[in-house]
Amino acid sequence: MPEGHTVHRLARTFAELFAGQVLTVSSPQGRFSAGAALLDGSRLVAARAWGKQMFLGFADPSVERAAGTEGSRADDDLRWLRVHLGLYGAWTFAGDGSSAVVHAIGAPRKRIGERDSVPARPLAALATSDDDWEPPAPRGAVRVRLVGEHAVADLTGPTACEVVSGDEVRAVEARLGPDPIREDPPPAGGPGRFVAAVRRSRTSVGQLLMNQDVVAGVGNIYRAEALFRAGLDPLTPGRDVPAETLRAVWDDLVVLMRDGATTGAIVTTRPGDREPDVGAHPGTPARTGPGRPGVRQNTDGTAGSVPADQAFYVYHRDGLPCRVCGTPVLMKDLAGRKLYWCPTCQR
DNA sequence: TTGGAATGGACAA
DNA sequence: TGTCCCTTCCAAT
Repeated sequence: MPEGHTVHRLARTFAELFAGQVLTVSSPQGRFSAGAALLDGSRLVAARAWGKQMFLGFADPSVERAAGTEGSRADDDLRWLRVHLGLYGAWTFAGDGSSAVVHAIGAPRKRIGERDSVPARPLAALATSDDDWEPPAPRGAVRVRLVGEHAVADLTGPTACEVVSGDEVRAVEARLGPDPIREDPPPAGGPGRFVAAVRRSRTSVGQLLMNQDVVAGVGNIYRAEALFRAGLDPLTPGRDVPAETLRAVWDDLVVLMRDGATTGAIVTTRPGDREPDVGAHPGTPARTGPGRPGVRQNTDGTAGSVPADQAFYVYHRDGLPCRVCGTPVLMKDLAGRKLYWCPTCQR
């Protein structure tokens, strides 16, 4: 999936495209018809993320009339759409060209009509003016479609998609560990909670980093890359990792993940550790040859200039030489997910 | 045409 | 720990 940086980026995109607008909500696929009916015709007033969970807050029209004012809405006055993309969920956006909408955010695959270079104003050519813009027909199994004044958002393949109350939103958030991207760490303290949670467990630190109750938003790429950058053996029991090392991992995650949320792509390699001219000369094979397809990144096509095959130290690089020491990168299954690490740099 | 694989997690045992 | 679910894409038939 879409790790936490993607979900935060999504929440920002929803705020930019739809905040304050009355939305038409439907379920072209039909599996979310009841939930869509609850939200249809209400106003989007909040969009936020915690880890990999996204919450869109809708003002109930009747409550809105009773309250009378635009401001001072408590979470409990809203109906919330909770979405978790899971492994292959994705949002696809299209607009009338009045804003440079992000084309697709979610699972790392090509989306409807996506090209290698995404036009700055997707689908603008389809509209002759803002007034007669019509959303394109949904493609594929679209669970939810949100239509606003100038844009449409389609959701496919989510693990979770449901309408919940403010109470339920708080319950989900309370269960999650601290999120390195959030500027408002929970009262218990972000880094402190993370360090304590790891150090009271015998489970391997590699497994703990993927536990959303320990730290929210980290997925398989950030797990592998953060451990490499810390020089930490993923199989070390949590309780054996020095607190200062964990604090450094946290600080690194803050930088990496906030950068990812801004650019839309995960890049963890330092410039000096990349190969400057791979593929630049005819006959020079790219690192991602036949049988090793390139890792597609979540991106709107404009983020960063680092090629996908230069973005990581160890993720998806098993068998290739470590960028730092040349030792072949290892891979093994750990609790059902693939773990990548360099046995020389990480010990 | 088919069948793994994919940046995830809920649930049962 | 294992099984199942959600959907799409691309390499291998």
